[in-house]
Amino acid sequence: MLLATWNVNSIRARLPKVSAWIERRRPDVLCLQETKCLDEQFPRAEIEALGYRAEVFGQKTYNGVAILSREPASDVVRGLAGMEEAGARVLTATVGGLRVVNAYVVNGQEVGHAKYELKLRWMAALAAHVRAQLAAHERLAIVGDFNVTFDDLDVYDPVEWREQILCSTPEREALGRVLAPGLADSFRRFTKEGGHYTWWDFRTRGFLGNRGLRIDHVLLSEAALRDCEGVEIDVEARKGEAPSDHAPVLARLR
DNA sequence: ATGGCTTGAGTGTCAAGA
Repeated sequence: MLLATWNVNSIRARLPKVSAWIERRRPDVLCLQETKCLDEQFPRAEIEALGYRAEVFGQKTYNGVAILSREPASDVVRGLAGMEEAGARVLTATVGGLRVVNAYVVNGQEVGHAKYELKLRWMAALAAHVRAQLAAHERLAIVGDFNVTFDDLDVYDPVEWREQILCSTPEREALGRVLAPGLADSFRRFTKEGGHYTWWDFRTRGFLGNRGLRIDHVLLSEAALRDCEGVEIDVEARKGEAPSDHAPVLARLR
């Protein structure tokens, strides 16, 4: 099974890019973040024409998540309990014997901002959701845009980013608590060196100099990790005409 | 130090992203 996650920064603006990428990689499960549309605006027909089902949880203008899959998804749960005011950011479903939590973590804007405090509370709620899912599903994947780096290896310029948003110690500790119940950062099981990122700033043309951050992750339970053969960041998808600012991350499971 | 760029909303210009 090929499991992928991608912050597409608007599914409607990105549909040509996403369609071409699906045809090239043919993932079994593709979790999308920042779809930025109401469920009735989601380009369902185009996705179904590629041979995929779509579970969607969106809202107007902002946020929005979706799980595309070749096999039907079951036991779908929309949202994160108690965090409804933060928008449409979590979609949980079972596909092919794998329980998948697709998450778009609150950005937080700036350390100390009210949205930063919301981010930390929101991540605590995600950690509770993950614990509950793990209690019921041995094969579990938590994927998505976490808007947090694990450590300075995930940062192109750790001095510039020191204790800044996406890199602060409280955010990293909150991410650690999402991992705590026996999950692992699957990418780091296969790639030990730095310089591998999933997001590059449009404004500074960060992709040109690989000035990026690794903030999109595939977290796997022990049972899922045993079946994981490799994890890849597809930087090709960040190139070309009108890309998203994020690249997809793909994990291959037996 | 600030803005750089992109999208959605909606038609002038802001909010939000990370």
